[in-house]
Amino acid sequence: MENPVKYDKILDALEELLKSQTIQTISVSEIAQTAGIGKGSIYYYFPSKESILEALIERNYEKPLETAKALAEQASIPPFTRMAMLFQACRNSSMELASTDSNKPGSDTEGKSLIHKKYLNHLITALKPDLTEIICQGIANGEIHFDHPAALAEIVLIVLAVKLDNSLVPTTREETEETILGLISLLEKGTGNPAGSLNFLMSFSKDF
Amino acid sequence: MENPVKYDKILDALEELLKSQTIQTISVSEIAQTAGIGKGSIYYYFPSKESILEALIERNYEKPLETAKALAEQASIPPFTRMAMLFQACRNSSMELASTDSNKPGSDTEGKSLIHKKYLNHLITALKPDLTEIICQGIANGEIHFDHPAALAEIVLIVLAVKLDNSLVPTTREETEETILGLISLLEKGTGNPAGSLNFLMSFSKDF
DNA sequence: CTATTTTTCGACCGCTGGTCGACTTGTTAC
DNA sequence: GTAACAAGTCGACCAGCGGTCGAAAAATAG
Repeated sequence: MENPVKYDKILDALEELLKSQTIQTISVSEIAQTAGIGKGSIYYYFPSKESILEALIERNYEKPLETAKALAEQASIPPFTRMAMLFQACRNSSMELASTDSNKPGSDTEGKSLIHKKYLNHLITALKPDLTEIICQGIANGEIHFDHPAALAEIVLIVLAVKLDNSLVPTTREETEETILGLISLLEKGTGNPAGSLNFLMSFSKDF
Repeated sequence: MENPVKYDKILDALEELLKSQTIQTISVSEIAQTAGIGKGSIYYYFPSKESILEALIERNYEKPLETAKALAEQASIPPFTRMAMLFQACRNSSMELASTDSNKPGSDTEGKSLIHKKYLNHLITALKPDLTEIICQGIANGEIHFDHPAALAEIVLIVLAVKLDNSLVPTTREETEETILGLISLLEKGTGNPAGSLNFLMSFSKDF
């Protein structure tokens, strides 16, 4: 049976608590209390504390990304437009769980590294096939000149994912912008496109 | 005073235990027992369990990287040679602590993500200034044509670090080779170098 | 030697993630 | 109705955790 209402209540509770704490400092009793249920019931729905976190990550990352991918998969739309849609999807789904705002310096060292790793991993593996396909379409159209579409997709995704999640390699907004600018320039020169044609990638770092 | 022998014994003990366990499953008592000292003494040398791990990471990653950097800093050597030396340094210092061999599937989910994150972070921030300087030298020499040396350095380091640490985005050896090949091709076209001139980067994926 | 500081140690503390059996609630059968 | 059984709830309880502490031991000083 497994009442889905309580199941989601537990996830909601953890999500709420994660806004001001790390997974290490949150106890199962605290989750239970916040969810308004007994601690024992937690283990009726989840086998372990970590599994709660994994379910929450699933709920917050997997689903929005899937729907965004569906949008980007419509082959009728031109490649660069689809690419922009895909990137916007990353942007929207990115890191609302693992935001590092207002934490004491050094306090999150271990706390959210699992979330960040899972996110990075998921983002890249989930979007690589789609971006590859988009690039292949661009190659077929003659808009992109490059011999390694899958590699290009992965490179772009890796750099974007790492820079989006700026806890992995923390930098200032200016540095992030400079890196994205460099990536754009590298891509333009590498794929035989005129300078400025890939500027839509810049939309990322705008509100960073 | 802080007897450095005991200090290192503790680090040795943790290093030994990490070969068959994750940081979560290792208890401070276990470290003390393995090191052959009392548990209380641990806290005479380290303020917390996490700080032991950090010191171990420091000992294994920071030092070899520093010496390698010193090598690469000799400005008399031509840029591409220095670049190769720098990359070989990454290769050597990479991931001996966080190797994922022979672990039960799914068992390392949380265990080593902190080590991986710290390594990625450290590798990129430590080497970026050096690689940037090398690229600038290449630009001055006319061997590299690119407008964003720092960005280029960061992009290359991010992609290499993520692919070297293949736990972040696990891929097969073939996929890794393909991605590196694509990066080389992108760099050659992006920096105005003939195809094949950057093949020394390939030495990375050889024994992967 | 004594006096003082540095180092070692394990009992101890609050608390953790997780277990367990008692308990309540819901469902079905008659 | 109610008896029987399953599904769901719960908090006391457990072993073990990271970390503290003061007493003891070892080293150093005068």
